[in-house]
Amino acid sequence: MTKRVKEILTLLDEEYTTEYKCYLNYETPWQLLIATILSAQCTDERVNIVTKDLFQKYTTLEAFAKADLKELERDIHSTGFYHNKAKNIIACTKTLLEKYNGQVPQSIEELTKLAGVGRKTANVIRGNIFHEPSIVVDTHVKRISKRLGLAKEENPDKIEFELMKVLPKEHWILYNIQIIAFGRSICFARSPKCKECFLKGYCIEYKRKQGKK
DNA sequence: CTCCCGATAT
DNA sequence: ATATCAGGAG
Repeated sequence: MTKRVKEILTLLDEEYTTEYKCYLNYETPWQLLIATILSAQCTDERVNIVTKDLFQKYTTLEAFAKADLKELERDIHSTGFYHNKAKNIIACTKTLLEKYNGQVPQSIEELTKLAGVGRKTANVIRGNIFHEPSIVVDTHVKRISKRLGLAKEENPDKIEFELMKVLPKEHWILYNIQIIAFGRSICFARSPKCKECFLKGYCIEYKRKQGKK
């Protein structure tokens, strides 16, 4: 690990001292899987509002697998993209029951074969359920990793591999949590609060903007 | 590269 | 009324 990366990680650790915790509420592995499918293009807060009722109504994997499509669409409506998500949840839970004995698989390959599960969702499962070092590249991680010069690619899958090369494994899971906190409070997509940013000294974007003045 | 979509802030 | 939020599939 380079000195630069080490300093960035140290500053993140100092700023975000809280225990590692997933922002999505869940009790079982399959609940996290469904919550994460719902979280596509939707805030975690919104997903938690929906899953609070959803997991009380559908208490088992079987209940989701044989859910009525239209009814499930209504139940998850406020998370957006509800046609796709409802269809995916039913297909996904059916696969879980038919092929995996009701268990959530562990490998990226198997996870990403599930309906509605891409690399981001698969890595959320691997990190939280199986405690496998994995880097979740969501919109915050993508934007901020680029600004910090830790990644250059556009494709999230490629960024994941760039980050795997540059970040030590012990930080992989935590990195996503810290970056999300950072992205939601300081490093916004449009108008980041650079003046009060504790990482501006490491920011490519900030230097570029300074150079223009 | 396009389509899928609602909620909240401004 | 419009901008912003924030992944996966075909």
